[in-house]
Amino acid sequence: MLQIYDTLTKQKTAFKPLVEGQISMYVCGMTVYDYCHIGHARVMVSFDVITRFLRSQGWKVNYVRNITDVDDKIIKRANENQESMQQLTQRMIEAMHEDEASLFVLPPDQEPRATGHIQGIIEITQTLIDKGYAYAAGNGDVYYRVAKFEGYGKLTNKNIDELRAGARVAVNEIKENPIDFVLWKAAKEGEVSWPSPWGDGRPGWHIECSAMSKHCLGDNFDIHGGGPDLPFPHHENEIAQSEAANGCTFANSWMHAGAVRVNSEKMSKSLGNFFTIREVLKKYNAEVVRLFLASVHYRSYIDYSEQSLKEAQVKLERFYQALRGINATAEVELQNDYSGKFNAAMNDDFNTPKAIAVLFELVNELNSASRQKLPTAPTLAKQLLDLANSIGLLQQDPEAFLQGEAKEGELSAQQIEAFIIERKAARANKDFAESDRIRDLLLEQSVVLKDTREGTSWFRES
RNA sequence: GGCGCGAUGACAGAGUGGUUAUGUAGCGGACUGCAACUCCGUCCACGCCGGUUCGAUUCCGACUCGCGCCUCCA
Repeated sequence: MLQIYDTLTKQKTAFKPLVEGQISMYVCGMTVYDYCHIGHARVMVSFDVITRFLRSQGWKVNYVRNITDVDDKIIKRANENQESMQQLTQRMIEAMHEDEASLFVLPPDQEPRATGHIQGIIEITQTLIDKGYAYAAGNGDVYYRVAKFEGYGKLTNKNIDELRAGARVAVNEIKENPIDFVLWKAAKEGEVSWPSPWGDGRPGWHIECSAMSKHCLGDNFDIHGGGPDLPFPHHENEIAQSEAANGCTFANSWMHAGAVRVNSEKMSKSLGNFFTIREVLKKYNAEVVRLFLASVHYRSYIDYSEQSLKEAQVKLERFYQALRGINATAEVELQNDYSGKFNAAMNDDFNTPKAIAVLFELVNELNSASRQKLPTAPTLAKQLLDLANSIGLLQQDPEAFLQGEAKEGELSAQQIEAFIIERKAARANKDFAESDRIRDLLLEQSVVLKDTREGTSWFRES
C-alpha cells in the first residue's frame, strides 16, 4: 500500500488515486533565468525517483513539470545580459535539459511553458473577475482578492490578519488590500507583453501554474509537488486561484522536497551559496550525485559537502564492485525478502535511505555468494539491478563506472593496462619489488589494482 | 512575533514501546608474495528534565540548541 505525506494535512496517509491505477502529478519546475543548482537537482531527482518507482509498481503516471519562461527575474536578467527574453530562456532551457539528462532524470511526460498558455491564463483571470475573486485595478493590473477566498492559508497555516499585519509588501494604493497578489501585470515600456481584456500585459507569478495544470491534468488531480520554498506563497496562491476559479479541490495531496543546505544554511540564489549542477558534475559522476540525494529522505534537509559526495562515491563503488564481472541473469529461484522490504520502504512515502539499506544487505549476500561461487550470485545480481534500476540507480556498466574516464592529467586506460602487463611479468619472476613499485606508481595516480585468479583488474579511486 | 521541522553511535543516516538498521571510518581475523577487492567477527547511540508504562531512544509535557517559511529563491 502506497503512503504519501501530504503537506496540507501534515500527515502520511494511504494514497487514493482519482482513477484506479493512475496518478496525475504536477511538479513546479524551473524559472529559467540561470543554470540549475543542486537544489533544483534535488527536486528533479526526487520526483524522478518517485515517478520511476511508481511506474515499476504498475502505476500509470502522468508527470507534468512546467517551465516558467516569463517572469520579473527573467526580464531583468535578459536586460542585464542585453539579450532578448526568448534568447535567455531558450539557452537556459537547453542547459536544464542537459543537466537533467546527465543526472539520469527522465523527461516529464509533459513540459508546458508559461508563454504557451497565455490564453488559459487570461481565461482563468477572467473567471476570477467574473466570480468576484479578482479585480482589475485602474492601471491595467489585475489582482486576486485574497480576503474573498475562505480557504486562504490552509496549506501553510497562515491567517489573513497576521499576513496583513506583517505585510512587508510595499504599500500599493492600487490594491484593495496589501496581501492581494497580482494575476496580470500591465506591460511596461519595452517589456514583452500579450494583449488582454485589461490591456497589454503579462502574467504574474502563480497564475501560470493554475493554467498549465488545468490544461494538462484538469481541475482536480492527484499530486502537486515542488521545492521547499514553494508552499508559501506560490502554492497557497495557486490553490486560491484554481479552487476559486474551478469550484473544486485543486490537488489531492501536496509533496515538497526538503532544502539542500551548505554549512547549515539553505542553498539559495539570494544567499549566493549555491553550486550549479554542471559545476558539481565536473567533479563527480552523475550517479554519485543521484545517490547522494537519495541517501536522505526527500522531505528532510540534506547537507551538501565534499564529504557527503565522497561517501556517495564510495557507496557506489561498493555496488559496482559487487556487480563487476557477474552476468546478471535470473537463473535460479530465490527465497529472500529483499524486494519486499525494498518496495515496502519505497511505498512508505518513498523512504529511499531505508530502501538503499536493503540494497546493501543484498550486496552483502551477493558478495558472499560470489566469493563462494554459489549459483545464486547471478540471480542476486539481477535482483540488485532490478531494484536499483526501479529508482534510477546502477544504470552504468560496472567496469565503465569503476574505471571511469581519465580526467585531465590522469593515465589513460591503455597506459594503465600497459603497466599491468609489465607488473605481471615482474610477478611471474617473483620480482615483487618491481611489482610493488608499479602498483605504488599507479596508486599515486589514484588507480587501485586488484589481483584475482583470473588476472588483475583496476579501478580509479575517488 | 506567527506557522512548521529537526536533535540518533567517530561521521552520514533509517527506524522502533521490550529484539542487528545501513554505509563509511576503527579494531580483530580470513584471503593475498605483500596489498587492494571481498568475507567473518567486533567496539561506539538515541539533546536535557519530568510524566505515562512492568519497560521509552520510541508516547505526552516543559526546556535547550539548530533550521525553514512568513519577501524573490527548488
